[in-house]
Amino acid sequence: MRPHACQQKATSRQRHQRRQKLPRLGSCPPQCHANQRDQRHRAVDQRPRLDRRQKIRPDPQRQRHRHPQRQIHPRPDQRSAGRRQPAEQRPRHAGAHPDTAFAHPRRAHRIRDDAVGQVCHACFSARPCLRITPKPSRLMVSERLTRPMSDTTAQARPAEDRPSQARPVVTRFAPSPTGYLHIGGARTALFNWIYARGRGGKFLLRIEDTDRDRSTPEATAAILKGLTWLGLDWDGEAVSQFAGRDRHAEVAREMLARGNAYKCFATQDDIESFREAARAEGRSTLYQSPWRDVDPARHPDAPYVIRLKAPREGATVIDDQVQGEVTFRNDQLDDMVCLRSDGTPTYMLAVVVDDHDMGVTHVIRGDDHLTNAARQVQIYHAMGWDVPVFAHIPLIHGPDGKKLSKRHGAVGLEEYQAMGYPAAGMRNYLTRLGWSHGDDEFFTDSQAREWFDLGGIGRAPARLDFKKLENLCGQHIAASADAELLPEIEAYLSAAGLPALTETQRDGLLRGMYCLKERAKTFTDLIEKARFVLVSRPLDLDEKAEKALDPVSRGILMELTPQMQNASWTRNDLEATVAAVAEARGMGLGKLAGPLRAALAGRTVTPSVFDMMLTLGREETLARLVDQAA
RNA sequence: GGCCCGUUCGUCUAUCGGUUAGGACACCAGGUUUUCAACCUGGUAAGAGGGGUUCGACUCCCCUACGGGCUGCCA
Repeated sequence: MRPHACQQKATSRQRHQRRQKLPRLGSCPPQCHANQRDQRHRAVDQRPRLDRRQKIRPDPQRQRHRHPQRQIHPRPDQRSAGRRQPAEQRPRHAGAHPDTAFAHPRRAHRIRDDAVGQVCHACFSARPCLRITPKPSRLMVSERLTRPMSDTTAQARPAEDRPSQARPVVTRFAPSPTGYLHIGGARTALFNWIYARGRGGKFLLRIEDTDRDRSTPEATAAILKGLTWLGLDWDGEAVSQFAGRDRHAEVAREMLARGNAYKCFATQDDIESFREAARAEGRSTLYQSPWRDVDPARHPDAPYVIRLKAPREGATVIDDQVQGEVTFRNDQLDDMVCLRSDGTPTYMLAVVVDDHDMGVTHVIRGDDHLTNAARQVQIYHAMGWDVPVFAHIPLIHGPDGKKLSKRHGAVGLEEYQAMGYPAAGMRNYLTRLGWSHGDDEFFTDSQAREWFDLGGIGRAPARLDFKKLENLCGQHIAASADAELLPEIEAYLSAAGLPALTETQRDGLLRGMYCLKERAKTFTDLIEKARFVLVSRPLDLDEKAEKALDPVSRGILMELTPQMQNASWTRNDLEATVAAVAEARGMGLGKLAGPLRAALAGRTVTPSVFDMMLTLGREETLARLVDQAA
């Protein structure tokens, strides 16, 4: 029996080998960490995984070196604990007494059972801290926190948390058509799409075009085109938010009628001077309208906006699937404008009304909306509507870690198509960016649908890494069926403004696809490598090819040509024929491959010479050889 | 300024109170070879800083630093 990990002092090399080869033993001392970990790993089942190498070249020899842990790694959904648990499974505050009216904003402190009645060691602080003790009657709450849980302390309890209300999932993507489709926006759309599709739900598209000055039909078209390219299909028609403006106004009036909103006659100047004064005095600049409690009988006949009468006491809590429980004190949230003085709705009102009317159950969007979510929840409450499940995902940053902007080059989605990235690779990369499922890196759409969950989304912004994108795209191209690749390549050519394929070129490309796809990371790459089959005689030779075809080489080609004529056009036979000529000349295959490459492609960097011969066919190959033979 | 969010190899991330902190991309070295790739083998490389709680902290708490968001009759 081989010694287990814990019985050796390991070098990093040994560590690696052990991971690869050593069987896991149950005979180690109980305190052996490696053993404990293995027990955990062994407890979970093994799932089939898509392995590129395995798929393309089934070679049992290679399988021997697979990492044992990779195959039995616990899936996130099988983990027993962790911050990644969805809120509905997460114990809100383990051990908390039901009578407890106070909760720590984010997490409960863990305190030993024998610490009952003592000051919290963890935080003695000004923060609300819920003591976790086995004796709830002796719960201690810091004096400063003795703030009654008022009725206005609203909590955004996701509808999904209530088991009785399990509804089919409805997600939406709501871009504003003021420019191209941003790569970050594309990822948001993708998350919504996968989530809905993975749960048999609906994915809706709503164009947020209430800003009439900045919205353009061109931008809308670009967004639809981009989503279509990425393969994100939406249910029903894309709806225009602007079209629903009457309904939005109606809701604003209803809030007015319910006493949850009020008319504010303050002018821009009033607001500005309020803010200036607040700044000067060091007070909060959140606007506090003097019209909040004015009797309607005393309202002037002047333009007004409708503001939400937001609660001023208590707090609003967002139970976010990504960010956790986030608490905003209501005195930090102002009475936002819902209906502008020209009668048009603001974004804040329109999203809520639309999401409600469209039956959206899960709002997955950028975390720049996290604070907005608190304001929006207040509208949901004002109207007595169910609050959707929120998931605020971090934004994507450029390779330098800064916010994405034009200077990062490709920012619009359409640029990625023109650069030759396949949509499947793009989906894979974007899904994996900021979301994880154990160690899985390469996966198919159906795996993504099966695995994707909100709890697997990270909270830190991720950077774009083009190398990894390329790598993943290369794997997807290699794994695709030849026939599926062709239309994608043609779409790429058109997007990149390159000439379309002729019938002959299309046939040739398809014949050579088997070898081209394995070496290309992008379609740009693939087309470049396919050059030999796309061009027709007479070939133009580049400088290096010209050099490779010196008189001696041309002589060899002359000798080779008749031999080739007799070869049966199979790889084995071709190899044998060329090897025989090389041997007769006392040279290696390498020496002969150079001139052959130059003659067949006019370049010195190409696929394998035999692959080229097979792709070109006997007639074309011989013609090209004759062209260059001395 | 106020409020909110974040910080593990260069990058994406795993682990989520006990691991020798794992994987992938990138990088370096070696191998294979018919050029370029691909492929194979090996390697370098990480818990922002400081306190606290704990037998034990990357993991829980606090502070600081840095980054980001919101603070509009923009979305």
